Amino acid sequence: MIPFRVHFRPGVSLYEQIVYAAKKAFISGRLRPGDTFPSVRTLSRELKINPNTAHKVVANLVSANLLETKPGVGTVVAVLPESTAAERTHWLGEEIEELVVEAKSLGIGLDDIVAAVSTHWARLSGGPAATGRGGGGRR
Amino acid sequence: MIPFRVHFRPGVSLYEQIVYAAKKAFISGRLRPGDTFPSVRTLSRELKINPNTAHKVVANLVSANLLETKPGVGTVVAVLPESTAAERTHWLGEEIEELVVEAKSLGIGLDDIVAAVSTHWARLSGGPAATGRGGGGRR
Amino acid sequence: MIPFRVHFRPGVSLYEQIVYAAKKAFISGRLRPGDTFPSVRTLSRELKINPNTAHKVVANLVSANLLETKPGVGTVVAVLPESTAAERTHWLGEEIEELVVEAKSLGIGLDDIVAAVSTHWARLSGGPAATGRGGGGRR
Amino acid sequence: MIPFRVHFRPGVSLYEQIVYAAKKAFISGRLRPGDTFPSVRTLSRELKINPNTAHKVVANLVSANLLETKPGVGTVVAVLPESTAAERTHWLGEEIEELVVEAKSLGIGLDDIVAAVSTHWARLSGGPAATGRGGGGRR
DNA sequence: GTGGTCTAGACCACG
DNA sequence: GTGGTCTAGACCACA
Repeated sequence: MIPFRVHFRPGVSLYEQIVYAAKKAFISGRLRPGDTFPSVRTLSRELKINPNTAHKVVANLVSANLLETKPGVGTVVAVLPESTAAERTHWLGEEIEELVVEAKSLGIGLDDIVAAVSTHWARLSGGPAATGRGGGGRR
Repeated sequence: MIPFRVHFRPGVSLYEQIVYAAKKAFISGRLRPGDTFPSVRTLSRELKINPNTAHKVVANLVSANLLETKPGVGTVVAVLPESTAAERTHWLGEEIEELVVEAKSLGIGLDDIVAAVSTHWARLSGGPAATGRGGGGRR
Repeated sequence: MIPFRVHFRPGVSLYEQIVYAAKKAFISGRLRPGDTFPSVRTLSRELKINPNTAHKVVANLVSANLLETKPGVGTVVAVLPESTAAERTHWLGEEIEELVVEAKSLGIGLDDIVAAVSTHWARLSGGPAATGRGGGGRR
Repeated sequence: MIPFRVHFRPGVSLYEQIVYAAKKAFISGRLRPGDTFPSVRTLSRELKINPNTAHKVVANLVSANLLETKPGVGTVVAVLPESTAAERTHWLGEEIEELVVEAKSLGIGLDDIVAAVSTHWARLSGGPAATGRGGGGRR
């Protein structure tokens, strides 16, 4: 069985949506380091997509260092890499500016954003337990 | 002269990047309600882009209610719409979940995000003008 | 015309060999930042490979930050990223240990390696000019 | 007990990694000429790998002239072959060009490479034993 | 014209 | 069984 569900939306590429769903499964703790990830053929069968598309999903997650492939065996969930402060800052600079621009152009306030981020953060941590405070200690 | 500059990035469509640059000009106060927006021809010439692309930019901003077309006159900057609570909630749900998912999968903490959002928010409010709501609050 | 040549060897994947040939063209100065890279279709036609394979080559070089794609236009050669000392050290640790292990198991001496590295370095710098000393100043 | 340890990495075939670990044991002097090498069955059991894979490892090392099979006795470590100038030249031409190409495409300097090679060379010569040639000279 | 995605099916190495 | 590569051909968005 596939450890995550995908609600396909039109306009976004198939493989991106599946990658996204898998990432959600990772961070919510439904897929933990060491767990085996569904094989390309299984993904293909269960999600009713072409094997190549399924392969693209796996390749994508592997190159994002979220999966490790063991030749002839399969793929397993990798441990989260220790991100450096520099990497975090770089990524945050990229992505968050866009968020803020979009929000401001829609008349949304800072408070709304912060509240929403916190809410989603808690929700995606897989219930009451997990990284409640935010994992900011990861330095 | 074009009231904004575009730093072209790879991997994103041209018109999206220009739309994005225009939005930044709006929220930073460089383009105020009532100002005239460059015509399709001007955009095309100044940014050295295909007229079709320029047209797409304007059409996009109009449909986002950031520009108004005044027949026989041109397009002018519209007043920023007061977003309803429903709209805010909807948009925040869409966009921010993605942000949080990506951040968590990269090992970035809640604190880092909130700090970065606040920083960019302040920076993008450059001029005295800005958006209707927000900008105060937390941190 | 393709700005590099590929001598196909059996046992190594097609796309890897082409990627490798392209990298050689980059570092030898035959392809300089800003130059347009052959389109997927051109590569496919000239090298007599499937368009998908050609696409894989381009995608690979893009994700290695050696090419930039301009939607609807094509791909151009990107500027070499400023590598940090940490990145260099990491990569050197990975790759060079393997080199040394293999060399020692074959009874090859340190002197031979250093000499060979220097020779190839000079040769790949595209003649007498270019990064003769080694570019070690890039810090 | 197995005279070497394997840190499995993703993306490389199992047997290649084990062969590599064995080579490191040879050159570091942990396995000296005449020592008995673990049997296929032992390798299979201790490393929890498929017997076929273990067999492939031994066959690989034998064909590289690093092991000798003594019928009825087992496999023992062979003396390191004195490499001929021709062999050295050939191998250096193959392997080092790749190294240099990758390094240059990453913006790594000649100095960095030479320094790293020397460091690893010294580290891998851990024991008093080592290879026949080299190890002295430059830097 | 360009690159990007998806499907379909074949072959190979690995375990 | 697993993942990886290659071919073949179709459709789309972008400029």
